[in-house]
Amino acid sequence: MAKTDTKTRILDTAERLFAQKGFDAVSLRTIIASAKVNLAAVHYHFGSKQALVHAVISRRLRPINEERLTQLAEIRIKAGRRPVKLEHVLECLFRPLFRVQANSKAGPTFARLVGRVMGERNEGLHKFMMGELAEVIIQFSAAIEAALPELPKEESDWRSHFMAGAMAHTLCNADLLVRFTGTDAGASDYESTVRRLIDFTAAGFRARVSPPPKKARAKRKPKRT
Amino acid sequence: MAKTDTKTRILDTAERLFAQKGFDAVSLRTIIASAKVNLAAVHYHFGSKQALVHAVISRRLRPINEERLTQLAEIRIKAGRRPVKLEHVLECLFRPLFRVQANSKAGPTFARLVGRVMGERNEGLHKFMMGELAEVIIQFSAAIEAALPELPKEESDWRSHFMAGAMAHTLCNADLLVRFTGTDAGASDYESTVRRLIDFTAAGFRARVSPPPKKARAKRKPKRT
DNA sequence: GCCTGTTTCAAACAGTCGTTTGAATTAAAT
DNA sequence: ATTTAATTCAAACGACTGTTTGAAACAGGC
Repeated sequence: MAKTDTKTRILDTAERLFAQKGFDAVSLRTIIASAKVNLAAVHYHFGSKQALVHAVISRRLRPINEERLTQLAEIRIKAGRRPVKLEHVLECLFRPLFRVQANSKAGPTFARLVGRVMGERNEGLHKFMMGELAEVIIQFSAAIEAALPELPKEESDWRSHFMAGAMAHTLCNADLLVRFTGTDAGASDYESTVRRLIDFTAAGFRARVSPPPKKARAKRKPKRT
Repeated sequence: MAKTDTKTRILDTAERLFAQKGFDAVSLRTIIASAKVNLAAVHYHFGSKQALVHAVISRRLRPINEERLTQLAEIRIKAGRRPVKLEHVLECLFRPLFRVQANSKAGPTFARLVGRVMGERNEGLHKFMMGELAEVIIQFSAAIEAALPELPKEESDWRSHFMAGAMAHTLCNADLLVRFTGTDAGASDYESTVRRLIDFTAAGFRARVSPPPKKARAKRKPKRT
């Protein structure tokens, strides 16, 4: 077969366009024009646009999540009785996702797409994404808490939230910073990005919890001459 | 005047709906139905939907940015010759923005909206936002670098990027975590959020820069029996 | 050959979108 | 009261959306 499968050509094209412009901003007609297939083919193979979106996401996200969980299980075994190291947990979480940025021949496409999902208000899409990520969230939340036994659970949740934001924003706007700082986006520089993200978030997780502010914090303490 | 100005009623309603569903997801007809004004009133007062979006944003963002710059200038003066403290810089950046979440009578609306903008791929909107934030970005980047003279500029840029992501995501999904962790979103609990965000990002900024990974990290060093 | 099931195709459907129009209404000024 | 400008209104415009339809093209088994 000279030309690739219609179904996969739709998936590939949709993935690329969704990553560039967003899910709602890309119409089915834009996709089918770029993929050179018929409009009805989308509904024949996927049923609806929503289903196509889900298919685009889960095609890549599922293997990524499996790898995440596998690697997490590995470092847990390797750690034995000792507590797992936070940086290793974060690496299991970030690396499999950021690596697709380097692997995808079409350039940074899918990873950005995942970053975009977290900002979507689509409700249905959000539910779907949470379903896909459920196990990952459970396992990694537990691992993070195990790595930071001193940190109150409430703080841990908030900081996971911050981490998710930093990660999503980095995925989504990967190009901006790379162009801005002049770092060459060459091939597998995702390594540096992952390292930087781990440095930042690991330190954030380990931050000392500052006490709640006094109702009126002492703006200027009595001058001590 | 019993009923408020048409122009402001459009602005208020659009702000609320945009924050809930996103800019593209909310049609002008949804807005005018909720605001009880005529459809053409939008174009009469603003010219286009794009212009309305800009008006909604800058109405609140402009005072916020002014306050940010004023407060930053203040702590710089107060610091005198000594370097400004990173936490104080971040506080100037976060607090004015997060406070509108508590002030707005319609609940957390605008702040979430700002968070949403950063995830938009709208191009035009992104340009507009960068214009509004230009001075803030310049001043605060400089302040952060001044507070962390040891940190290479490249790392500083990346970590500002992470910070922006954490902030945007927190603004955008403020409700999620509050509901999840059971923290009461009561009135001015934005204080706690700001404190947590400062703790996290300040530590992230101060993180030690770990060395770039060896090309092939020793997966399994020669077994030493 | 014919037949069966899968896949492609052009065309249309019903609906929504942002925007425009021109007349009707209100407010202000003379 | 009359004239002028500012504002509101219902109605329509053209373009685009996701989805459906029914016939055409194709496949492989017999």
